[in-house]
Amino acid sequence: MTAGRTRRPGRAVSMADVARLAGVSSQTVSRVSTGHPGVVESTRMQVLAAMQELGYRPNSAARALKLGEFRTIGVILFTLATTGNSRTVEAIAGYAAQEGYAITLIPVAVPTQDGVLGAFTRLGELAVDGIIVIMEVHLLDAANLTLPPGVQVVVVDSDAGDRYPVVDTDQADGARQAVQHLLDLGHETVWHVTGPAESFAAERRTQAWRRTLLESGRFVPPVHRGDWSADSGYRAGLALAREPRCTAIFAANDQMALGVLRALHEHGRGVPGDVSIVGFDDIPDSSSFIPPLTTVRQDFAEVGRRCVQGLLRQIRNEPAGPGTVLVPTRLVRRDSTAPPPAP
Amino acid sequence: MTAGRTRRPGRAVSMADVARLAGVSSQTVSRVSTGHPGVVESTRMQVLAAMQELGYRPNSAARALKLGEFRTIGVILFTLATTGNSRTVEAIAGYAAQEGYAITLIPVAVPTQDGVLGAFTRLGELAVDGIIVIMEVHLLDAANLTLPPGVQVVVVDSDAGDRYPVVDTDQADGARQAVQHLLDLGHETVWHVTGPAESFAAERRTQAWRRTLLESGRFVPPVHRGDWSADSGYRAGLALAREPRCTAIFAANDQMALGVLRALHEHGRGVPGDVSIVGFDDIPDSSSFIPPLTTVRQDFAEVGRRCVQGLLRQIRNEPAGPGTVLVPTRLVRRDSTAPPPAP
DNA sequence: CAACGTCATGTTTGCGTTAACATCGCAGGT
DNA sequence: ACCTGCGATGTTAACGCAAACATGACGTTG
Repeated sequence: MTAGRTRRPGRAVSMADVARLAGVSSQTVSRVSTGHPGVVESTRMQVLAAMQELGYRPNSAARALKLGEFRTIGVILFTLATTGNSRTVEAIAGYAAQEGYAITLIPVAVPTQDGVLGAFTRLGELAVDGIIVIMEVHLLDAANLTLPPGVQVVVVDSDAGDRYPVVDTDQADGARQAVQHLLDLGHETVWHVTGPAESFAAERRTQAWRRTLLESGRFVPPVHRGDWSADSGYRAGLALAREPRCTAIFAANDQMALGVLRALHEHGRGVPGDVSIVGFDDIPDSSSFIPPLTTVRQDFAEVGRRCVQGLLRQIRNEPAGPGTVLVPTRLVRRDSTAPPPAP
Repeated sequence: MTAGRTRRPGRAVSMADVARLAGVSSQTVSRVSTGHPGVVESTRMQVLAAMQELGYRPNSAARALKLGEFRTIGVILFTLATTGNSRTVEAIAGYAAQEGYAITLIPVAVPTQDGVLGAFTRLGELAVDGIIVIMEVHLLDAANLTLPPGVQVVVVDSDAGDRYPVVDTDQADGARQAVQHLLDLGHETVWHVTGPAESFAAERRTQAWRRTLLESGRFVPPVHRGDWSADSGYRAGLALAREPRCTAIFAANDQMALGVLRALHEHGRGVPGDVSIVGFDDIPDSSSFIPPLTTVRQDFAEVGRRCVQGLLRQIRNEPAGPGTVLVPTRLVRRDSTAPPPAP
């Protein structure tokens, strides 16, 4: 074993070590460390110098134990691979950091009930003051899971608004805007490529799509189901390309819209000349699709901010019962939509 | 204020509470909790029942304090918005979980030296046994940062292999494969859209591109610089589309390739008829580009796995000095490359 | 000039856990 | 019957920190 900078056989530098070197009590070191007042400048400098020399860094486990709070938020999700999730997590981490909270990531490998339960058990033992769940909360219920007492929860992508606070994009209004935009352009009706069945976001977008059509008295075409991936959108697009009545498509996310675009292109159906298409998310790439995609912009940063805000309110025991916060969306018009071709 | 399930005024359930209810000592509760042997089955059941009834969950701060380890890995990065980062982080989280480690995410808002320093200071105070840095480590050096002793580090996207262990995709070989593929198809030379200057990955891809051309005695065209985004690729593509000699392009990532694709399409330059293009990353969407993109596949999962492996080795004080692990890449041939047009 | 207040600093204590050691009871050998 | 040994369980102490309280050295004021 090398002697150099391997971990000391004993423990790391503690306040007592610093105190000894600086010639003060460890309480004074604590005061300097936490920035508490009542330490005269000269003493403070000595302590700081001693900290520097020894390479002291506070032991947050001890601090957490003493204070009874971890200043950490757990985030439980299935995957970071979707744009929405990774951007929401990034926003959560940013706002949490602003508030002095760290983020612990708990990805659930498989979206089964067991998987969720396992992660939650781990989270229960983990050093977190609260949890943000980015998925359909009914997967939790199905495992008849009792949340550990003392741990607060905020949920994204779920309709559990009566039981936990929920923060989410206003899926329904976004979908309505997309469909209405296509109807306003003069299309007879709008076809739809939805997301996976277990996604509540996909479910709500589809519901709003159907309702908007029905309210205008339009024909409701059969739904094509994808799994959020561009490949699944391509497969749906293949079917849609063969549908002569189809002049307008609402894809439940931009990636599936990309696949649809390719399928239409390969079948010689021009966009937006023959077929118009609207996506959902406004991922950065969508403005470089061929053609640039008209889509519904989600404000992931705002979703993240509201999550953290809501959770911290709970952690601090401020009044905020269950309820749902909806973050508005906005239709971004680009070049993938136009009036239908003359018959 | 609701009375229901708000946090108790006192503290959470502790081992002492469980011990009292079960009629045993708290040490026995500890033994049950940690699965240590030497507890007779009947006692174990009683303790388990008491835990259940009180909703006991171990306090990991106390455990960490006692044990001197947090079983947590910190991940410091600029953003989750790039495919590479989010997929690497996801892989890291997965493998870490397998080893019983949690992941704490530390995003650095702005890639300045101050930003990095701030995050690292926070990390120093954070409950982590080791850190994975996903960015160019020289940004750390510039802030003349001394790593806190006792905290182990592994780095991604950096050439600091002489000072810290580095795990990375074999950028150079990937770029070489891309360029060689285009040369093999008969192209005179290969034009290049690079990434941002501060990215070491971009730098290495560009170096390998240049070296491969020079080794074949080809003309080295001027470099077009992007920032990884599709929009920046589009701008580069606009310039490239006006370049009549340009028949082959190597874009440093798939998103910029997407932008180039659109620029070429808008200028009536066919892909791969007139111009061939190769990307880098193999993001899931790239198989749905128009046309599906030939690209260099990175194995992000493997990068994540090696990071965790290397870091845990260090944490456990197993022999593993500084050094670089290169994860191989593979060229994925799709429809965006072909021989150059006849002159 | 004595009593008191104020401010800097020190001492004590306990947060929840687990390692190390102590104890207790019982089975088996003499 | 008595000791031995072992397996199950209990007791003690310490991890590092910060709140609460204690001390002590001043300066101020009636």
